Amino acid sequence: MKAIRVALPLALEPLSYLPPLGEGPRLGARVVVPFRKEVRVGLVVGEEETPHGHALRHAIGYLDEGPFLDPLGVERLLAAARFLFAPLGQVVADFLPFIEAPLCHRVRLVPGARPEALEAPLLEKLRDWTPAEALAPELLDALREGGVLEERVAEALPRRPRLLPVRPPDAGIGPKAAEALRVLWQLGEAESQADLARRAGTGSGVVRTLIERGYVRVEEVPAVPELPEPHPRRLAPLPPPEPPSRIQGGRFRERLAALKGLMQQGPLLVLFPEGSMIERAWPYLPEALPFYGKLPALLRRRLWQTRGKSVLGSAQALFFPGPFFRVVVAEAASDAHKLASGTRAFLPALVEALGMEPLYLEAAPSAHALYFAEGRGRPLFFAPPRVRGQAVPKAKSRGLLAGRTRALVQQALERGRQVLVLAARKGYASRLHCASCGYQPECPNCALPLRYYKEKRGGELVCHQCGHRQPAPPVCPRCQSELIEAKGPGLDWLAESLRRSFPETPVGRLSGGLEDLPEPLRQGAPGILVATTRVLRKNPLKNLALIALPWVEGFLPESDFHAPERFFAMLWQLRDLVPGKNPYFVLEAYHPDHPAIEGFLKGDLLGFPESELAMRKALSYPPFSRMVKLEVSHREESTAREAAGRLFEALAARAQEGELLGPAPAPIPRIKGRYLWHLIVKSEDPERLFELLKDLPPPRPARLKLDPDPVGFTGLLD
DNA sequence: AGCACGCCGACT
DNA sequence: GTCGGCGTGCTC
Repeated sequence: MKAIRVALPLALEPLSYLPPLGEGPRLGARVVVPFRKEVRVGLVVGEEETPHGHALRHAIGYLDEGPFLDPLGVERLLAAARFLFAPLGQVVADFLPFIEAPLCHRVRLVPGARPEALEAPLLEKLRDWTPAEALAPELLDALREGGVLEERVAEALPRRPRLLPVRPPDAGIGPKAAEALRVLWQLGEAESQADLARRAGTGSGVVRTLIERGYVRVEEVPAVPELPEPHPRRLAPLPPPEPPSRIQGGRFRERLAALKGLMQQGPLLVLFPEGSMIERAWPYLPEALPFYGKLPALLRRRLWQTRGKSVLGSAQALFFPGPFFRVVVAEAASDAHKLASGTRAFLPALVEALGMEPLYLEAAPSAHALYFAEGRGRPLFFAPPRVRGQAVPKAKSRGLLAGRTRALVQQALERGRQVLVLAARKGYASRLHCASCGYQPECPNCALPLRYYKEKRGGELVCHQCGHRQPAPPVCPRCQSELIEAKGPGLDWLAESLRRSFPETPVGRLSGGLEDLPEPLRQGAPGILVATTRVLRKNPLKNLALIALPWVEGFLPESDFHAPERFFAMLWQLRDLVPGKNPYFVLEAYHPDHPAIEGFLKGDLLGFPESELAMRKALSYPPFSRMVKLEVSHREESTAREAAGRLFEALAARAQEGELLGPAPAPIPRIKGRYLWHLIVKSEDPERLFELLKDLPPPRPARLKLDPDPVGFTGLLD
């Protein structure tokens, strides 16, 4: 007898079940299984021979006739779990959360069964098919284990009521009801009582009367969500002479035109870092399907059945059943490709590891694309758009904005144009600092300076890591000095300063979670918008003339070796923010000769990414090697340190020179009350990494977390 | 992951 | 004496 291996969307390896009664294995199908006294939806990822170490339970039923995930998809799922050092279920939870559906689950007793645990009324009821919700889960499970239960499952479709007219108006009803009924006859149907009442301009009581007296019938119909209509925009396809290895440079529309040309040769799977980019691209490519987390899960399951169309998707589309002509990774330098949930991977690296040989589509080349696309065909390279701007050296002692910057802002406003000031931080300031004794308020749970929000209730300190809040002290709590001051200008501080400098001008603010946009700014009137990088997703400025970055280093934290190329890519995306506008840039930096700044201002797209790649080669950083970060954490500092030490010993016994780095306290040594220590395992050969990390002893009592594509770790390397 | 179990310290 | 925090083990 065959058993099936079922991956549930939980951080677990697949579990074994017997196939549903009377069925065989169906690889790739969704299956409903009993799991801890309840039922869950999983994915069949393999089969095996029984007997097994312990008694297996039967799966309850399949949700799909054919495979939900094709055999290639299943194979890639397994490969992904291996690449990510994650349990297979974790990968299912992260990439395929929409396999879980509301269920229509009915049960009845096997004819003739008379289990003693059941009281007479229930026994009687269960002779016929009964909704499973009518029984307590424990009881259901006991009956299931007793072998006296038959079960049927199917995906439940949400239903909505539909109102249909039955009889024409007659003398039996009043004038208002007659009018409402006439409206319904005219419409043919209505969505609900309230809907009909609204359309007929009556109260809903009138409608209820119509139903009660049998003039109107209510029935339930399946409510199927539909894709909203795109508002198509004209875009002439640009057929590339041959499928290129990367499409870079130029304007957003030029890159999309090349994509459209490719789409005419065959369906593409395009993986974007964020939903907002999908929403921006779709109108130009309405022949493709969008597929991302914002769409209802039911709609995603329906779209999943589509074949032969191009897909504009997020990471959730990674396993979309093909075949596709090409797979495309958009904006590989974006940190939004870093998956936030359990698996924590960098999507472009995963796509490469799965052997999908993607085509890269980027405003500015990323080191990653330069490395991986090498030798796969000629790049399609658009001329970079012309860049205007200057770098301004930032003096430590000076104010928030250089005089130069203020003068340029003034000029732009005088010409009736709009200004974007890009803030590196949200809130008022990155920290408070006592000029007298050097004290800085830190989060009590995390080893991090608290962010300062000035506007909130007379000043508030907030931890961006754990959410801790406390009032801001008016004087230094350590030395009582009044010299406690803000450092590291954030969005609110910049806005405050600009409002003082330009009192007549509307100043708006935009960040994740804050949208304060004066109406004139929306209308295109002269004004200033202070924004975080959020503006790349949603830009309200139509009349943009100047982009100022008053603190470039705020975008370049040293612990993150991806930061410079991300910053470089961001500059090019800012350059392309408003179609048809060529804004002037002022870049204020302590190091205005930073190669990313110089390359950008010279209009050189390739030089900086190439130098980044050379630097990574010299340091043997990714993509020239693979690194896995091991994070050991515990509430007690010494316990965490000792556990990290033991883990190091265990690894050192296997590792060779240069393969193991650490242990070192994490760049943020304490988060949410837990002390964190990092180790890095590094190798040019992914198989070697797998060997090193196989069957690691758990560092009890500390917790271990693996990050398959670490970003911040420099502290370990010096 | 989520849940039960068992251990130890803190209090009505 | 019991409540509840946390560490540990298990899920077919």
